[in-house]
Amino acid sequence: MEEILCKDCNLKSSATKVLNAAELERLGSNCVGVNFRKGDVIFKQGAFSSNIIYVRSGLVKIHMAGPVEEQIIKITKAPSYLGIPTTFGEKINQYSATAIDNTTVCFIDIEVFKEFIFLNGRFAYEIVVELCRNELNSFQKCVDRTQKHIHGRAADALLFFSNGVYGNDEFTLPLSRFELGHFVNTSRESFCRILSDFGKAGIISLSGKKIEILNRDLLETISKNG
Amino acid sequence: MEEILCKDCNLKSSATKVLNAAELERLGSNCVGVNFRKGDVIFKQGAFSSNIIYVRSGLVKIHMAGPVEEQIIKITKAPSYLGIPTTFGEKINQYSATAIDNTTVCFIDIEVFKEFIFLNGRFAYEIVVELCRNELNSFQKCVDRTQKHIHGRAADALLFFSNGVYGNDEFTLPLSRFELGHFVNTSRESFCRILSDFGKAGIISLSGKKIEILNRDLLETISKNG
DNA sequence: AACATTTTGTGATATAGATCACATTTTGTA
DNA sequence: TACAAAATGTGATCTATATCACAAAATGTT
Repeated sequence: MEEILCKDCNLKSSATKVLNAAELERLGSNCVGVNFRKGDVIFKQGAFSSNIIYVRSGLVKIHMAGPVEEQIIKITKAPSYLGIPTTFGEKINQYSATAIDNTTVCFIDIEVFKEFIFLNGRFAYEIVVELCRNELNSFQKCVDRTQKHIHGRAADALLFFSNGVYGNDEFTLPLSRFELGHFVNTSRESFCRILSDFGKAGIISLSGKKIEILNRDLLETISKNG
Repeated sequence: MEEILCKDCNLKSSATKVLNAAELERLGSNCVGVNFRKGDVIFKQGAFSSNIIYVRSGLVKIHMAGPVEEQIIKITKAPSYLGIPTTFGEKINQYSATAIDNTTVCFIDIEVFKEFIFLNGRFAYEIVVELCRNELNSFQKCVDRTQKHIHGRAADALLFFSNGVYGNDEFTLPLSRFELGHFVNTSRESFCRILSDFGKAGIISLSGKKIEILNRDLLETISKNG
């Protein structure tokens, strides 16, 4: 990738926005930018973690081997940090991260990151806020995953891509049906069926991975009650 | 409760252990200790959150209204912080906390807590580490909850109480069958049945809420494969 | 102690969604 | 362009677990 110095980066996280010139300089010399293409593994569960990863642009899935099968825990759009928990909490990655679209990522040396937390309270605060948001989201998501029926969970997923990722009623799904199944805790087959159902009901139109939401109200109702 | 000054508290969190005398003094004057009895609500989902809560001693359940029913997200033993995410991430509690055993709690003014994060890097670091651990645990737990069969989840719960809470093969369940069901995403009836099954198989002996684990190996196998 | 209330155990039944099975379509590649 | 491999759609079963229903036990209350 073309080298961009951290101080000139126009895709700073809310935490790095708070760093002063000297700190940005230090960050710049302990931070490597890398491009990943759709499908590339960014880091792998079980490997040693020695970096904090900042997703500057792109889309990433966080996935984890469960007792039965691989599960997609969440999908994260830039900008966001990855692997803070896995790096601070454990020496070894507790989950994997894979690009599901072209993605630019900065590997930040953990020691420098720690240094900023120790020395720059505003930075530390921003990190704490991000971690808190994540925790709330994961609670919410877990409850939805275990209580909603498939139709509701599938509706959630479609609304997530539409609102949370692409900001559009029309978009191209970044995952296969198989992965989509694992994203909402179902089988590939069931997810296919739901998409058909939604298609037949006129809630979406779909051809291959291209989807358009035609009846958002109904989709939201299904998300709530389903 | 008998007033204990923070500086004399022998149940400090790893974060507060890092505070200096002046900071402990400041904490002491912005921190209220309260006793809760089994069943008492500590804070409620939907209410304003203006305090960080430190559980000095006791046992607490974190629960949340799902789309269908109330769910117990996790059970937390002292020492630990509650409501950091709910306080930093949102103005309003995203979940409830209820004592499930006699519990002592310190309400800490959020502004003072923020101040420590801003001014004491070591404190901030300890908080970040705690939040990271929580996030990893909740990922793991969510995957287990959605992939394991009931028997596995029930085994998990029993092992959690035995290892994680009481440190003993024999203990008294702190929850009703109904609540235990909600802790492992099943119905009361199913949880009852599992307990009977385990009893018949000689894995546990139970009378009322008293449980003894007789065959830990088998229970662990069920936890893994179930 | 006697009664009302809540909690618990367990059989019978219903069902959401998994799994199996196979045809069809799409994608990548020689 | 043609062929192999992968992804997708959909019907037919199968099954884990929820739900219903009711009896028994435990707990709290006057």
